[in-house]
Amino acid sequence: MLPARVTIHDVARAAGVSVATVSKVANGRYGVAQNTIAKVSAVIDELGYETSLVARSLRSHRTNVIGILVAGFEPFSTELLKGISAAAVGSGYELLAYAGALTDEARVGWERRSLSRLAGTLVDAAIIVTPTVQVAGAPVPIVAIDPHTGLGDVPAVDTDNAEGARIATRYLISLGHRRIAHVRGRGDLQSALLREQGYRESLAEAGIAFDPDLVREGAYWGKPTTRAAQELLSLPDRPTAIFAANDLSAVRVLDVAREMGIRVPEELSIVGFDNVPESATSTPQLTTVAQPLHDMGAQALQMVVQMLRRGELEQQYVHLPAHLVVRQSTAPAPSPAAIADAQSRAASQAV
Amino acid sequence: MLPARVTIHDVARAAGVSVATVSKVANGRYGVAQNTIAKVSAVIDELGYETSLVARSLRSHRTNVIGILVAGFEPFSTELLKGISAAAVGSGYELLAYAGALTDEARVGWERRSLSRLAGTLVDAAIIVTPTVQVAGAPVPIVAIDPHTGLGDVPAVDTDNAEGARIATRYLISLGHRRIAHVRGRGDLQSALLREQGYRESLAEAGIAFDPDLVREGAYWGKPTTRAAQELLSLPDRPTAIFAANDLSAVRVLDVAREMGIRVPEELSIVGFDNVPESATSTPQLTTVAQPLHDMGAQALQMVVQMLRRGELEQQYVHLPAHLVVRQSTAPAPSPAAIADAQSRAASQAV
DNA sequence: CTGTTAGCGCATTCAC
DNA sequence: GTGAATGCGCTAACAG
Repeated sequence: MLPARVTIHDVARAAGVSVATVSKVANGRYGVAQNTIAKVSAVIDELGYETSLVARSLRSHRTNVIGILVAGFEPFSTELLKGISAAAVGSGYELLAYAGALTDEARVGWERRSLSRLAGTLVDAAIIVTPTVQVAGAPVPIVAIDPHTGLGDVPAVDTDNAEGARIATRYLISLGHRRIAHVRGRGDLQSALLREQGYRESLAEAGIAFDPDLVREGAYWGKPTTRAAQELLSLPDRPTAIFAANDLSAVRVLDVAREMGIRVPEELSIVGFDNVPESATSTPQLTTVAQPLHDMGAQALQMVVQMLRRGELEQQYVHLPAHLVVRQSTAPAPSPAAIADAQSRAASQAV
Repeated sequence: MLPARVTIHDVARAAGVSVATVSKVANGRYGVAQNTIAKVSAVIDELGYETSLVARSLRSHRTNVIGILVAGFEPFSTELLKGISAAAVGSGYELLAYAGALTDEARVGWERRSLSRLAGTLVDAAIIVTPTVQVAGAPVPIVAIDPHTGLGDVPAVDTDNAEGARIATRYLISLGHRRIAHVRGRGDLQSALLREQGYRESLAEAGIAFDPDLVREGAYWGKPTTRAAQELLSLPDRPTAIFAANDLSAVRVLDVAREMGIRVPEELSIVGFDNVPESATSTPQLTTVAQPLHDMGAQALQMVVQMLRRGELEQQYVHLPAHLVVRQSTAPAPSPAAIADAQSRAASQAV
């Protein structure tokens, strides 16, 4: 049988005082005799009493905990968590991360839902990770990380997505690639648009004509990306490089290439985006555009704490730079002869 | 100014009904007229009302959320989180991860403290990550992952630490190493003891005398590990391989070796433990003993859900196997001649 | 069918 | 210094 939780009443009864007195000593308030304090403290220790976060927050509307609202715990959000956690040490605040999009009904609108459920009661402030809808009018200070709706009226921190994409594409061009495909992210998300835009700009910059056939939607995750990669790699005039909108899809492209017998990076170069630690665990290791995820998390935490302490924020919007991390999934473009050779080999195999 | 949270009262007033009715509609209870449902639902949508997790849990003692109690968000706990999160999709439960050891006073005893604060009200059950104290007598079902106190009376899932250490050490021996050092984990933790034990057993197995001078405490983290590595690598008869108790310390050893100008893996082989994704991002990539962290998380979630549903658990204790992941930080032991040469080079440099 | 009543565990007045 | 009363937002039991 599960033992019941020890409440303030249990402590009061055991110590022979009223619940109000227990509350005072538990919270270090004035107006209690030394003797009483000692007695009650002893009982608290003995019974292992801790105030319930729930009851306390309902009453006092202050908990000293900062909420982090995520859809689920995956490589991207957990990297942010690491940065937030490191920055929170010694801040006096505790952290509560809530995954609110795990059930089917909650897949859309989880941001608002989670916020309503937690804010104003459980958490003093919130950091929302990758919200896909506008979340204005919260009852507590909030900061968004990588808001997918673009800048709204909530303070936010994000990475320069367009510049990151430009860097990736320029790098591929510098390697001699000309047929560079793009597996883009979810079309309804700002970051996906910006990354595609950066890709196009770099192409234009280098005087390479944009070929709509080389852009497919991968929606940032496995299933659609697999399809996109298969289509791209089955093209008669197959691309020699693919810039994927994030690491997750880049790794998928890698898998598809392997299944199709296409060697990376010899026959195909691949660049991802995000630089989650997993991007280094693939074979070959992924070349990718790094978002400073830990820094982004730390920044968000500092902003939220500043709002909590000062009520105001110096800078509403923090835009961090991206940079390229070159690993092993990229190489100089194969020569036209090599391409023709590979194609004919593939064709003969297919027969 | 922050807008106030919209409560059930606001909805009731706006819809012209009692709060009880709103509660019924919001929770889909029977006994409300169609008309009323429609009207109240409309107001709920319009106002964007969501029941407060806090208030609801205080009243009904059931929230449909499972708590995950961690000290902080770092590579180890977040890997577990990923596994738990993936397993929770479609389970009908939401996840709340609480980092309770971020402030200084809470560094010790955070498990019990967090549990008291959340359990019995906020969460229906809890998964505790790496508790360092016994946590019996909780008011809700709990499962421990990697309990550092050894098996108590709480259900748990962990990895075969001793066997993992044996595998790592045997591998180094098979590479020809004879002077194999060990940077052990926190001496008060079960896992550290078991890993050292496995290390010693493999040594004995191969007929290699145990040298107490080759074992130093790294306590699983950076600072002490740096010292331990410096001492080990300054030994007159320096080890040719180091088995570190976890990846974090293994990477530290790598850093120290680099600073001291010792080449890895040519002059020194290093093996870690855990296989957190970060272990693949080091240069060279770390050879390590993999704990199936995602599986462990998923298992723990399933156990907790089973307890919630059935009240009972089939298997109180799940012990998962470890396996070796060979990457680039290990190589055959250098020949005695090579060692002598390197030592003399170093000596002449020091002068 | 709907509203009223009574707590859930706690912190905060305000009397005593 | 201390205790009894009150209410935080909500749901369950009951009364109307």
